[in-house]
Amino acid sequence: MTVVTRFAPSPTGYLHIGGARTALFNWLFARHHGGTFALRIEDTDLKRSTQDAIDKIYQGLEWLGLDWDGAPVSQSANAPRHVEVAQQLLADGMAYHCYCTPEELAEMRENARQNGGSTRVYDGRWRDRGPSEAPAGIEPVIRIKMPLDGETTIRDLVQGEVTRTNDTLDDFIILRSDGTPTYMLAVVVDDHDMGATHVIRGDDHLNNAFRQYHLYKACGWDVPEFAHIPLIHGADGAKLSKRHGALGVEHYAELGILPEAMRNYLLRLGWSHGDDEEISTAQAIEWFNLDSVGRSPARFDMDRLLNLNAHYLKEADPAGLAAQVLARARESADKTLSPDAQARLEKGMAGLAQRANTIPDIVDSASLYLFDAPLDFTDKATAALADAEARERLGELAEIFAGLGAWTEENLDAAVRNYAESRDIKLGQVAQPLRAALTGSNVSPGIFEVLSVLGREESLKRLQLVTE
RNA sequence: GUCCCCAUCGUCUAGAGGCCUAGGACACCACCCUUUCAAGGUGGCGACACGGGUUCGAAUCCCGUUGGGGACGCCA
Repeated sequence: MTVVTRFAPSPTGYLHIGGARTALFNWLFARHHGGTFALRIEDTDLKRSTQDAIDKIYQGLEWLGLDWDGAPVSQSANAPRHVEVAQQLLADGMAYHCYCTPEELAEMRENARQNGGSTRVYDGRWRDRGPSEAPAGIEPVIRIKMPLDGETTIRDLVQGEVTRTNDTLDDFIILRSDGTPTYMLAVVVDDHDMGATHVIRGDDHLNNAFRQYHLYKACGWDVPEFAHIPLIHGADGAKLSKRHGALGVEHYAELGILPEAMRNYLLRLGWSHGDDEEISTAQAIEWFNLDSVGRSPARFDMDRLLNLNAHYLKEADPAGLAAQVLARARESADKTLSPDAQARLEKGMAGLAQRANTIPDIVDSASLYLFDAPLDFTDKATAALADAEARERLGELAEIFAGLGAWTEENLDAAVRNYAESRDIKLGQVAQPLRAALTGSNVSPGIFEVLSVLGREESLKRLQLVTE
């Protein structure tokens, strides 16, 4: 049997972090089994669905690198099919018309609350009434018949066996009075029609699985495998929501998080493979299974994401990073970039990336490469250059640099060390002023690397500006 | 309120009866390395929610308590 999984977000906002993880797990599971991963947009609530939100989902998935198979399915386009199934269920006696008004329903809800708070709200009052009793002027909904007694057991691939007595299940609506299908009907019909073999989704749908189970049965269809994965919680332990600042994945892209870091982070949230932490996507596809998905919810931890991002930043292609840094710098810079910026960035990227958690971190620290002299100086850099003796040494160093042979890190290193030795001072006493002069800061990559990346001409220019 | 789920360091987790004086990672602290800051290395702090069972033996199995979460729409 070929595995078919699906990710079915409702386009009411952006692709949030929880949805992204659900998508990732579905994608990983499908890829692991050589199956297909489908995308379905649950846009049956036309009032809340927007094209903008749909685009955000595509973009988010693309950014994450989760490619779906085939064209995305628009659930609203399947409405006629959903209606057809509802009518068939009606004809088969598995469903019935219900003429209750919203007021009656509200009353029943109130009643259920009073009398023990039962989960079963609708009392089934139209279940056995004939159409002849239908009140005039009321468009009925169609409700599905749930079993009245016994119990239902779902064999969930993550949660194990979960049993619920059927008296907690009420006859839910599958077709609204305006003739449109409800979510409950639409999911079941679409999943069946798409051939979904595994429904991997958030824990919050576990309760729905019981209702959907009986809908499958009523239709005479095979019930897919279910895997309800725990939700992601905020730092306070409650379901991640907007009030936690739960943001769309594009927000993390904006923050300078790498997609591979996000994938790794999301994967390890609720899934594990022994003590492995840094897991490549190829490795994840090879290892992923539902058995190793935990059953308890995990909290979102930005520190961990940042740490993973730092790791992937070090592994990233320097040229690619340089391009991103350059693009961001062009947007935010108030000065014109050096014509040599890109070349310097590519050469010095390893030194920069090693010190950063995010791409914006690099943009900040890269200003020494991005712009030509004259530099902006931090207070600490200015202080380091306040000493006349230090400036004098820089002047001497400049002369040495001017006469240096090949402009390499090794030669630079040797030259500066020799100089310090000849003056009987510590390397730091000359390296720090040198750093200040070259970078405008007291913090930077290794000073010989900086010298090397900057080149002789620019280095001398910067030294001249502080010594004259 | 009713139903369902969950419960190991602050956080993510390893652990599927003896390998556990509970391991790893993030964060934090210290030290080393060192031209700054990082990175890296070493070490430290730090958890089996509680109570009963079952068993020669329980973090692991069972029951209960407590705590947390989710679901109870003509939303998805």
